[in-house]
Order: sequence, then C-alpha cells, then structure tokens
Amino acid sequence: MRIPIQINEHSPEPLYHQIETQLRSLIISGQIQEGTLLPSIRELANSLNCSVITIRRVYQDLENEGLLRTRQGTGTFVAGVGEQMREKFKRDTVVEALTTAVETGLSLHLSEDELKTIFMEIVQQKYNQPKERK
Amino acid sequence: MRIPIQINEHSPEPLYHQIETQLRSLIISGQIQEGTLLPSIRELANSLNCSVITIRRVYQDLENEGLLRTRQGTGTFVAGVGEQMREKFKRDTVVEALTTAVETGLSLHLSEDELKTIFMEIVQQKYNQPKERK
Amino acid sequence: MRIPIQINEHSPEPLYHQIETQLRSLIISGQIQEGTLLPSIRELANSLNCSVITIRRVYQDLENEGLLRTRQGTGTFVAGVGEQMREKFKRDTVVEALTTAVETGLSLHLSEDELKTIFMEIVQQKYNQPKERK
Amino acid sequence: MRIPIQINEHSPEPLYHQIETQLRSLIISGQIQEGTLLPSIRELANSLNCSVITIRRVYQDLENEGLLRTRQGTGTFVAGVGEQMREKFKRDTVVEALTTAVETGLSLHLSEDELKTIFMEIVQQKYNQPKERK
DNA sequence: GTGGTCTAGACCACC
DNA sequence: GTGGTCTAGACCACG
Repeated sequence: MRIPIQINEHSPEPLYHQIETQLRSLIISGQIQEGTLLPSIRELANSLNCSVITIRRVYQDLENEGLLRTRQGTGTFVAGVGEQMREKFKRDTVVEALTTAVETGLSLHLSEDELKTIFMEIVQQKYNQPKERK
Repeated sequence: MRIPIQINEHSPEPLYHQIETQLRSLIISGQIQEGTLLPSIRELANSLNCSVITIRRVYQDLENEGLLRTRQGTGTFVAGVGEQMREKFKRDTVVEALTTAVETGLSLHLSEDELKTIFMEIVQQKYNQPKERK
Repeated sequence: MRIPIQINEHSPEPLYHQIETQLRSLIISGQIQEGTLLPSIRELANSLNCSVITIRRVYQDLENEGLLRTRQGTGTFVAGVGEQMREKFKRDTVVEALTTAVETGLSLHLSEDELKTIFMEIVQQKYNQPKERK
Repeated sequence: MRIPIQINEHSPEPLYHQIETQLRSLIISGQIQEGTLLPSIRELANSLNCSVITIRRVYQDLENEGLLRTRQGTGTFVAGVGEQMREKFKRDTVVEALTTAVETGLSLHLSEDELKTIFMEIVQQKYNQPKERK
C-alpha cells in the first residue's frame, strides 16, 4: 500500500504535523478505506525518508483520535469513521481554515467584496487544475 | 501612542509571533501611519506584560522586513512603505491565507459549491459582527 | 565539521556580527558546501567561548538571509544558493566595500592616480602574504 | 559659514560618527581653512536638525584630535594642520579603507584580477561623476 | 531617556 | 541529542 504524502523540507511546520495532517485527510475523506492495513512504521519512515520516531508519533496521535487501530504483531489499520462523523470532521476542518483566512482579511481592513473576489479567483484556479506536479 | 495589541496567553503560538503579526497588520493596513514613533521597547514590554527582549525581537524582525526603522537613542519609527507595496503586501497575505484554506477543502474532496457556501456564511458572520467579545 | 572562525575580543564590532560576517563569507565563497550540517548551536558556542544565544542569533540571521536552513530537532544546514546568486552576492559585497573606499579617497581630494597607486600596493601586499600571523 | 554635511537617516552609522567623519575630511583636505570660525553648537545642531548633544560630542572629539580649538566665549576654530600631517592623515585614512575592501575580496576568494577590474570600474565611474545629487 | 549587545539559565517541542 | 521561546538582568552607546 503506497501512501501519497508529500513532505515539504523547507516548511517551518514540524515533520510529524505535515504527515499527520495529510494522513488524517486521506482517512477522513475516504481515500484510504476502513480496514486498510497501513505500512509498518519502518516502511513508512523509509519511504518518507524520515525518522521512525516521527512516524510512531503520527500513528499514535491518530490512534488517540480514533482514526487508527493497532493490533499487536499484526500492524496498524484504518478504523471506521461513521458517515456522520466524517461529514462533521470535514466541515469543521474547512470552517477553521476559512475562518482564519477571513479574519486575516478583516484585520487588514480588506473590504468584503475584495475578499470575495480574491477567494473566487483562487477557487476557480485550484478547482480547474486539481493535481499539482513538481 | 497606544498600540492595540491583544495577547492570548494560552495559544501555542509564540508570544513574539502574536505581537509581530498584529503589529504588522496595523502597519500595512495603515492603522498606524508612516513616521509614527512607536512606544519604547521598555514601555511596550511593560504594557504587554512581557520581557523587553521579546519586544526587542518583534521590533527587530519588523525592521528586517523593512516595516520599521530604529535609531539608537531616539526610538523606533514606522517606516514608509509605498502605497503600492502596501497593497501588494495586503493582497499577498490574504491570497496566502485563502489558498491554504481552499487547498484544505480540495484535499478533503469538498465540492466547489460546498466550499463557496461555507465561505459565504463565514464572511457574512464575520463582517457583520466585526468586534469579538470575550 | 570544524568551522574556522576567528574572534577578536577587543574589536568594537559586536561578537555576533564578527561571526556572521565570517560564516557568510565561508558560505558564499563556497568554502562550506551546500547541504553541510553545521555544528549545533551549543557546540559552536562552546568552541567559540560565547553564549548559546549569540550563536543562535547568528544562525537565525543567516537563515533569514536564505543562507542557512534549520530544522528543529535535526540541526542547521547550509542552504543551496545557486551559483549565479553566489556570484552576485560576492560581487555585490566587494563592490560595496570598494565603493566606500573610493568615496573616502574622493572626499579627501585624493587624485585618481594616487588612489590607484595605493590600491595596487595594498593588493600586492595582501595577495602575496595571504595568511596573517599574530 | 555653511558646512556641507549630509546626514543619512537610514544608515545604521551613529549620527555623531557620520558628522565627525565628514567634518574631519573637510578640515584635513583643506576645504575648511585653518582659523575658520565654525558655527556655534546650537546653529549647527539646528541646521543639521539634530541634538546639541550630538554636535557637542563632535566638536569635543575633534578638539581632542587636535583638529579644532575652542575659545571660551568666542567659539570654535579650525586648528592648524601641518602639511606633513595632512598628507599622512589622508594617506592613512585611505589606506585603511582600501585595506578593508581588499581583505573583503580576499575572504571571498576573489582573484587578484577580478578585484582590480572591479576597482577600476568604480574609480572610473566615481571620478567622472564626482558630485552626487539627491 | 532611547536602543544594542551579551550573559546565564530555564523550559518546551522535535527527531 | 537537536533547535525554539522566554525570562531577568547587566552593561554599553547614542541623543
């Protein structure tokens, strides 16, 4: 099972956090299905070229959130996410991100219309060129 | 000159970063005008209840960004950033914040319409109740 | 990795600035290669007999200039500056230093020839006895 | 007597030092002649738009160097600079400035020829457009 | 009074 | 182990 996670070396965001965020998205959005066996800590650490400590932390954090289940000697599986929970999770995450952005606009005294215009441009662009390549 | 800055003790965001962000906003949004003499580092440290060094760092970082100008023995001033640059600065900041939010939506497989709807709700709410209360 | 930096205790030039200048030179002249892991701030502070904070500042300033890259928990690396940029950097630095010197000559009403003669003497001397001894 | 001194607000160089350097040059190069009565501390402070304390320091430092003489109740005069001393002074000043520049080149591993070429370009330019205008 | 530098030492987050 | 933040407090230089 290959997990499509991108690491940004130059970001100040901690490694474990980048990975957690992306893996969480993959699970909640259903791109990795319930019951899937994830790669072992070592495998993933290897393929992402980072420390096992970092991956262990990621798995553990997500297990604490109830998104993963670990079975001794067997491996780590994707736990079930109820449809309702999934929707709430998605919505909450997006609301938070958008709220931050809107507050930024507010604090800079941007008008409502300017903010909307810029938003529409970005949506337009991102949703028509969905896959980025390096 | 009183500087309206709010510190959130419980935020994981570093103190100096909270102050920097707010002061930067005040300057590039024009709420503090070019040439204004800011409070001395000791004064501001006192009124924000933090260490002199923290304020020193804030002033220095913003000076490195070209937003402040300081003269030993005299004080710290708001530097002149051209109107054009100010606009660019504002736009860049907002574009970055919105892009992050939109990408979050994309990664969660949210539809364009859902994202727009949520955005409009937030804008509606934030722009009609601009002052937060605790 | 040992970093050849000399500190002059008696110079009025601030410690952090002496170190910054020398480390910057080492990097942009290519004497320390891209990707090199620098000593930890504690190590360098120890070997230069100065405070951790002073070294921290040096590393941070150079990171802001784009010459270093640091990752919490991992260490501080020499960032990749393109060959082109490196050359520009070198040239700019030297041009600035020479311009200052020439302007000094001008303000003292030195003739063009006198200035050139003195310059040639100094170059002759410095480039044939490159290593200073104490 | 008007003293042609330019202050650079944006330079990190201390005010008193900028003024001292320029006044010293004017005296040593003979542009202000021996015996000339300089403006009073207040006058000069006024015309340069800086503090009297700053000017007092300048006059005092230059008096300590033997370039000025103060007579109670009369004012501050330019002291005599012997021809020999003047030449030595000029040469020393220029040698110091050029040495710094050459050492910068050396530390960046610039070749002798590169350094010479850049120097010649700068001299060419500066000596043919001697008066800067703002 | 102002800012500029440097110190020792603490505690936290990350790998 | 690494770097990141914050503290208190000292001393100097500038205006």
